[in-house]
Amino acid sequence: MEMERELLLLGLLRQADMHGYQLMEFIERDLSTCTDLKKATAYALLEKMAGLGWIGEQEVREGKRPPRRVYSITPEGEAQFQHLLRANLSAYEPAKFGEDIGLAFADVLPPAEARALLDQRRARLVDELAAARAVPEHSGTFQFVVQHRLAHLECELHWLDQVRARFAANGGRLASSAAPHSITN
Amino acid sequence: MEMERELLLLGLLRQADMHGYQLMEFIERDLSTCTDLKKATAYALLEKMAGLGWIGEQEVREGKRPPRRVYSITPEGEAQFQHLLRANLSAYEPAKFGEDIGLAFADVLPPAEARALLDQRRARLVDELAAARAVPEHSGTFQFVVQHRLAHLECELHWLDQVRARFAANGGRLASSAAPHSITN
DNA sequence: TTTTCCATGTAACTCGTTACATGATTTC
DNA sequence: GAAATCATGTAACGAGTTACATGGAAAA
Repeated sequence: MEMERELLLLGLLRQADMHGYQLMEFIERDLSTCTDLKKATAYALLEKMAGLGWIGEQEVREGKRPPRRVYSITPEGEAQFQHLLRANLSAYEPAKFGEDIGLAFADVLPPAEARALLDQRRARLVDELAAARAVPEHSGTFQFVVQHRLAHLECELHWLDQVRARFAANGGRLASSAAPHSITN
Repeated sequence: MEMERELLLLGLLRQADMHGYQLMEFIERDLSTCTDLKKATAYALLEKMAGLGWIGEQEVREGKRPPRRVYSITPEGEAQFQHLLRANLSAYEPAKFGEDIGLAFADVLPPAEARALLDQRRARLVDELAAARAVPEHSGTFQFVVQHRLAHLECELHWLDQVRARFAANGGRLASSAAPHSITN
């Protein structure tokens, strides 16, 4: 994930010189859905990239405040950005769904209970969806981030509803599909 | 992610006593798509869970081989499994897409090049999809893992094609949708 | 005046991976 | 007899997080 983070910071610094706090403000406000970069990590990364010569740092002090370190991208940083961007766009890293592990064992629970638990999962998903829909429009290609999230969450909801239907609340046994063998609980 | 891994190991040990190597064989063969547990991690986790009393270990030696540590779930382990299972089923952790960061900056490239890079991404996605379709059927609720992967990958492909269409190879400029403002490159 | 915000950083820690070590056993 | 496989582990490392420290400025 380190490459993505570097790409992100370089990309933002390409648009405007900024100090760490500014960068993190933007990231936490507008990009919290696609990255979970934390302050400590960002500061460390900026320091490292400055050491590598990808970005230059300039101390700016106003009055007696602690000085702010304003970073600006260098030609080497720009080259690196271009490289990281191409690598990122052409790559595809299949996502892992840790929640599926529970699903694999869901048949040890009474179907009604499994169903109730999945209802809770669904409620959370719906919250996420509502939050995603509430995000204001972004400029240019930034909107892809929001749109992807939306498309994905809608897909997830659809799939989850299919799964929930398999644990039908009536009767209390798994619906068709699975061959009728040894599931009695 | 640690909870998922514990859940996974406990769930498998619930079905049958096994030693570490056996567990990892199954996980790598059948569950590589939804978890990336590695051997060293698994051995450490098993040791830890044995220490907590969730699983019991029994040394089994055949001839002069290095002895195998066969684990079996204990009543405390079973309780823990039930707890982890419920927590897992009711939770929803929204996925993060690191690849979207590149997309957010894709407008710095000539559209034709962006398109070409996304074509590579698409090829990889298609490979994943083919692999997912080739997986043989699983028993019971284990098939959910495969089905989720399939649903997700199909959704991804559809979305990626939408994005690719925005970087139309003809002309060489972004297509409609975004308000016509200041995008000249 | 106390709290919150701005702004940067450090130290300890967790989690997980990589790469290696070991040694017997089966396969080519 | 060399190579792959079975089976377990260790040590070093990497990336990232948490929690904290600092200190002035603005807001309540």
